Amino acid sequence: MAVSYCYRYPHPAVTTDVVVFTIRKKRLQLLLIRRGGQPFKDSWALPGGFLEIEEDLETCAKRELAEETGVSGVFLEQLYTFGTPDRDPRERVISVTYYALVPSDRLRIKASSDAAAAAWYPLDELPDLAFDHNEIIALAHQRLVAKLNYSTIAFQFMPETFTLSELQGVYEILRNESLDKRNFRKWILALDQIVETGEQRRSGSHRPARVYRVKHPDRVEIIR
Amino acid sequence: MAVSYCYRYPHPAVTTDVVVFTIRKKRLQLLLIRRGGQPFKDSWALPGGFLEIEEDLETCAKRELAEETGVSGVFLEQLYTFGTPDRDPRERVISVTYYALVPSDRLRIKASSDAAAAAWYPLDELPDLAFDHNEIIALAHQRLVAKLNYSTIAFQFMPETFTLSELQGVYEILRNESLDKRNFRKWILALDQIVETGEQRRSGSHRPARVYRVKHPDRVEIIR
DNA sequence: TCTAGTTTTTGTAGTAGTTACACTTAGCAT
DNA sequence: ATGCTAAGTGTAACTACTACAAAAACTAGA
Repeated sequence: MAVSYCYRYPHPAVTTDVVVFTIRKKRLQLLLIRRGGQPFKDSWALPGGFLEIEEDLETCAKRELAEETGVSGVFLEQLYTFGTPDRDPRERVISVTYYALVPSDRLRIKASSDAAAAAWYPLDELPDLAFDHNEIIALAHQRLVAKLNYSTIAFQFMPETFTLSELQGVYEILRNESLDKRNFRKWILALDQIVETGEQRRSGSHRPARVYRVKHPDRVEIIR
Repeated sequence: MAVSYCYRYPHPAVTTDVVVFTIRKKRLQLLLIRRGGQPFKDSWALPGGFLEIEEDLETCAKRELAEETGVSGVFLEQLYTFGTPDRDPRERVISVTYYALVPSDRLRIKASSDAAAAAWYPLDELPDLAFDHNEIIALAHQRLVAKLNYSTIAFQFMPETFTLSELQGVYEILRNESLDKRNFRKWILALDQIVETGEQRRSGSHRPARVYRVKHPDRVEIIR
């Protein structure tokens, strides 16, 4: 395995890194791994890793995510490509970054081979991360918040069925402000992107809530 | 110069490609070069080229653009990173793409060393391009049109001073529809992003027009 | 100098969309 | 039955956007 690959001109390495958001305990949280090797050994970092030579970029992102954290089958979108010359001390590394949204009910992490550990961290309690990963997260968060206003991206956080109050709660956490219940319902129903299942959900000593589901759970629609 | 650069694992090559838009002869046009070498020799393609090993991504995009077309000092923004395994027949190539907007008065092209020729093509009369460049352009155009609605990106097409009719013309070309003059003026002035210079422009046997300039020509503001 | 032709400049009324705001209903627990 | 809790619902004010036409300023030519 001491083969080496040679080129006429120097080539950078290419990696993918993924910012995985979820909503957990009423907070926006994201998935970090503890690095098992150098550099930044034992630091927290985004899941990600080197691109294989015949592998598509998005495939790489999904593979690394699954390998390091056990998370799969999520909404994934390319974010930005970071390539400052000194962002990795080993060699020149170009990182193509993605962000992903995971429904709150499907976040079984299994820490795995490549990473010493994987854990959820609230966005506002992040540790110092390896490389430029804090910067990557800042950009991902900015993009997520921007997309709230003109797409159905928030639905990606929802389980298969949910109540309007639960959905409103998600928007309130993401927007970090409380919303008027009547106006929220008028707005969200007018989008014509969710439908009643006909079922009800009882959860305490009060009136049961109607249950809804997303019409097209697999795609993010552009609204307005 | 038969040095070779060797790595323990295979590395892809990294390039940047730039989609340069301008408005010329009342049409949205973009800058293409004719390839001087293989593959796709003599095909038209986007300006761009290989990343140098200690060079920032955006620097690379600007350098290649200047070298191949003589265009410099323009608004440049990262678009997307393309990396399908077989997009280049020579080797695995990851292309970090940018798009740029050039004011209509500053589009002196000088074809140069690296490219056999450079020329403006109307967006709706593009030839078949090398690699996946038609796809890159489609995405860039989509992004440009989307940004019209929530940013001042269109100002990047304007010369230092201009009249409201000229500005409206640019929006009409980009949006491909005619706009109401009174509504356009109300809207554009309410943005508070352009100011009168106090001068007038006479250009024919009719009432002279007031001249305006952009308040912050160097940045693209997010509006609404 | 008067007239015709051309482009710039300006306002208002109607419509649609967004915001602010409070009480009734249904179920559970005592 | 009563009290507690969260779910569910309508209206009025305001704001933003759309549709639409006439007067003003200048030039060229009669």
